[in-house]
Order: sequence, then structure tokens, then C-alpha cells
Amino acid sequence: MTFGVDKITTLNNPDNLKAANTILNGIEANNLITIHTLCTTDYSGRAEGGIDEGERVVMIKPKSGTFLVHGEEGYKPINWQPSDAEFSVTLTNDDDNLNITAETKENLTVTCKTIYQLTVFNNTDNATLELVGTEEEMHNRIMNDPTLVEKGLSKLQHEKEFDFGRVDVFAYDETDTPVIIEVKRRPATRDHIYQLYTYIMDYENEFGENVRGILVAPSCTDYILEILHDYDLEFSKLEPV
Amino acid sequence: MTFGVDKITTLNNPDNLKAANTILNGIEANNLITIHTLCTTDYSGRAEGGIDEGERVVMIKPKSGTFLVHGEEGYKPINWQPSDAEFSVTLTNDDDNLNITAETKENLTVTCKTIYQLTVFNNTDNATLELVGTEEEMHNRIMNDPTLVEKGLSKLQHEKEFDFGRVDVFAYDETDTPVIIEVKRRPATRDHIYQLYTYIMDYENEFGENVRGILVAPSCTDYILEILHDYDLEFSKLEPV
DNA sequence: CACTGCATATCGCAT
DNA sequence: ATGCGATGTGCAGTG
Repeated sequence: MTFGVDKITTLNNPDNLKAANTILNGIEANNLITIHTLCTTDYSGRAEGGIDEGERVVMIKPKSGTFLVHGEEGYKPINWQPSDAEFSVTLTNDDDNLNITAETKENLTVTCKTIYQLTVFNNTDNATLELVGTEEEMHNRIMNDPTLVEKGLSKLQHEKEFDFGRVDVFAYDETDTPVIIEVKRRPATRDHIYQLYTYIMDYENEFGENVRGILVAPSCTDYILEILHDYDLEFSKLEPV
Repeated sequence: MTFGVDKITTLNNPDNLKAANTILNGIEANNLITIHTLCTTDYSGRAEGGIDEGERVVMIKPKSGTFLVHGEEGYKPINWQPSDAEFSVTLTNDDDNLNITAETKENLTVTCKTIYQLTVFNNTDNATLELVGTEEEMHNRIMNDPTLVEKGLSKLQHEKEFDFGRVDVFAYDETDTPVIIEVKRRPATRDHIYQLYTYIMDYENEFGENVRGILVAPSCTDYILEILHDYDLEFSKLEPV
């Protein structure tokens, strides 16, 4: 005998009125809703685009106002609303279709032609993911042991704020020349060079003195290294874990 | 009477052996699998990190080798494998737990302590999303009508290739000064300035002549505009749709 | 296989 | 709210 609410509620091939009520109740209760459905979608916001009829899995996450329409392939949903959406559920065409709309500044409507299965999951999840190997950890390791980048670095400052932005690590080398260190957790790319080089330019413009720039990353191809040298920048290897 | 396979197969609170076989068959058949489960996860790859026990929705997309572990909130899964994973399903601890492993260069294992529901969806989806309002479309509009950026532009080249990279639109203004146009579909940011400015630098280094830089975007804050001016760059407003 | 750059990027943090 | 930069970014296109 249970007095609580069911952990999971499943409707197979529900009629649309029953489905609509169940979805609305699930949203009200902040439950995770999964719908296996034949549907079309209509998206309008930063871009615009809907998709024709197909069988997909729709997820509603009321806690964060998230709306996902997952197709057969790939990490990304076909259509989505990332967060903070207001949901509404309506019936149309003599109850033939069930529309779910997620509205923010943008608008996503899923029109369900057939609902094969509707699942309401009264789930609890108090765990949080702890990820090892972030850029932040690389910062900390450098702050604790600057020789990971170069011998003789001193007066290290973490996330040092300048007018032009915040630098991962700012320090002085053994000749007392200032050094801007930009840290990346993945192999060096051209983008990283853009970023570091504009920091260097901005610093030299503001303070009228030379500053070294070191890109710290787990790896760097010969090609990228060449570009770094063209910009008088340096590379130092450091793994994220 | 149907000779075909069911559109959808659902097991509620299945025993692990039955669940394992159903999952393996679903993967074999390229069906979309959804599992409502109490589970832990263990990830090791570019970074490392698992998560303690909690109730989540796991999706397997065998067609693309995608593996998603969705929590209560947010667009992004807690853990995932984006594509090309090889799946394996094993039972452990006297059949107490069911492990699903998705392996690429990286490794993600979900350990299911309790499976509330297992759904195998034999879905078909032949539609593809056509999105309106991409950066590519902005390029085309500019190529067709350069006055959208500036009057008097001539000799336009789309995706013009240089040693230092590929420029969205390259042209000459009415004084025959070369112009590099960088197009963005979203509000201008500092990153965009990084990118455009290094193009300018690279061009002037390579050809020894001045080149104008215009950032085209739907909007630009006063602050970003100021930085643009600091770098002698210009802004031109253009909406993505 | 690596390199490049877009994305309805998302997300978290600081101002 | 806006700016800013990291992300296990994902992803498509190209060479």
C-alpha cells in the first residue's frame, strides 16, 4: 500500500484529452515527461524552421523549462528550447492533434499526430557531476607550481583583471618581463591564438611595455606552432589531467 | 494480425536478464531505446567524471552510436557519448546491476540499479530540418545586394581563400580600398573582433596594404562598438532573417 | 586524419 | 540583463 505518488506513470496510445491532462499534471508536478510520438514541429526564434512528420521522442523538463525533440540520430535534438520555457498544451482539429508549445522569447510547438507512449517520471536526483580535468584545475596546478609552464616565474596572479579583459594567469619571468599565460584544456587552435594575441596587443597599448604571451595546452601541431611564432607567442605543454 | 515488428515495446520493472536482451536486440535493430532508471555513471575520456545514484532517463541511438543520460534539468545530458559508440550490455553482482557501456576513444558506463521502464521505439523519420536564418543566407543576401553593408562595394568574392584563412566576403569599396567583411548571425561579441582583427593584421602583413574590416551582425552594444573603433574596425547591422 | 569556423550553440559566472 | 569565455562543446565542410 502506497500513499505517495507513483514513481512512473505510463499511458500507451492514450486519447488526446487524457494525454493533455496527464502532461499538464506532470508539468505542474515538475516531473520529467517523455513522449514517443508521430509529430511535426514548428520553431521560430533566433532562426526559424520546423520539420515534417516523423516519429520522435519528446522530453519535457519542467524544472528548468527545457523542451527537447530527439530524432533517430545524434547528440543534438532536432528542435529544442534550452530553458525557462512556459509550456502550454492544446487540442486542435476536433481533438485530432495535441499541440505542446514551449514559449520564451522564442517559440517551439510540437504537434503530435499520434502518441504511442506518454511517460511521466516522478524522479529524484540529488547527485551532481564532478568533472576532473577542467581548465580551472590547470590554472590551479600552474598557480601551485609555475615551473609547469616555465622556471623562474614569479608574482603570479590568477584571473588578473585588466581593462581589456581577464587573463588566466599573469606573471613575471626571471628577467622581470611580464607574461600573459592563456590556458586551454584541449589542443591549441587558431582561435586560441586570436585570443592571446589581442590580449598582448591590448596590454602593450595600455602599458607601453612588451609582454610575453604563452599558450598552455595539452598539444600543438607544427602548423599552429608556426603561427604562434609568427605572432611572437610561445607554447608550453600541459595535460588537463 | 501483423507480421511486422511492433512500433513500440515497453517493459515495466523488467528483470535484468530480460532487460539486457531487449536492449541488445533493440541496438541490433537500430531502434531508439529509452530507459527510465535509477543509475550511476562513470565517464573517462577527454575529462573524467561520474555521478552518484539518481533517477534519470537514458537514451540509446544505435543508428549514430549516441548515448545520452538526461537528468531533471537542462538542455545538456549529464553524461553522454555524441556518436560512433560501440555498445555493450553486461550484468554484474549476481544480476543485481545492469551495465551499459558506450565505447569510443572515450568510455561511458551507466550502471542501472533499478530499471523502472525500458522502451524500444522502432521509429521511422525521413524528414530533415530546414532552418531559415543562417549565416550562409546572410552571405548570399550580401552577395546579391552589397548595399546591405555599404554603398559602392564592388568585385565581391564569397568565402575568399587567403593563406591566413577564409574570409566571409572580400570586396573593394568605392575608393578601391580592400574590405574584409565578417558576418555573424548573432549579436556582436569580443570573439568576433578577435577573429576579424587578426584577419586584418594577417592581410596587411601579407600584402603590405591597408584593408578595412567590417563586422556585420544583427546588433552591437555601445561597449563592443567602442572596442571595434579602438581597432579601427567598423560595424554594419544586418538581421539574419 | 587534422584544420576551420558556425551554432537556434549551452552554460555558468561576474558586473 | 549583458558581457565574457569555457565546454568532455557538437557538427559539417574541406583538404
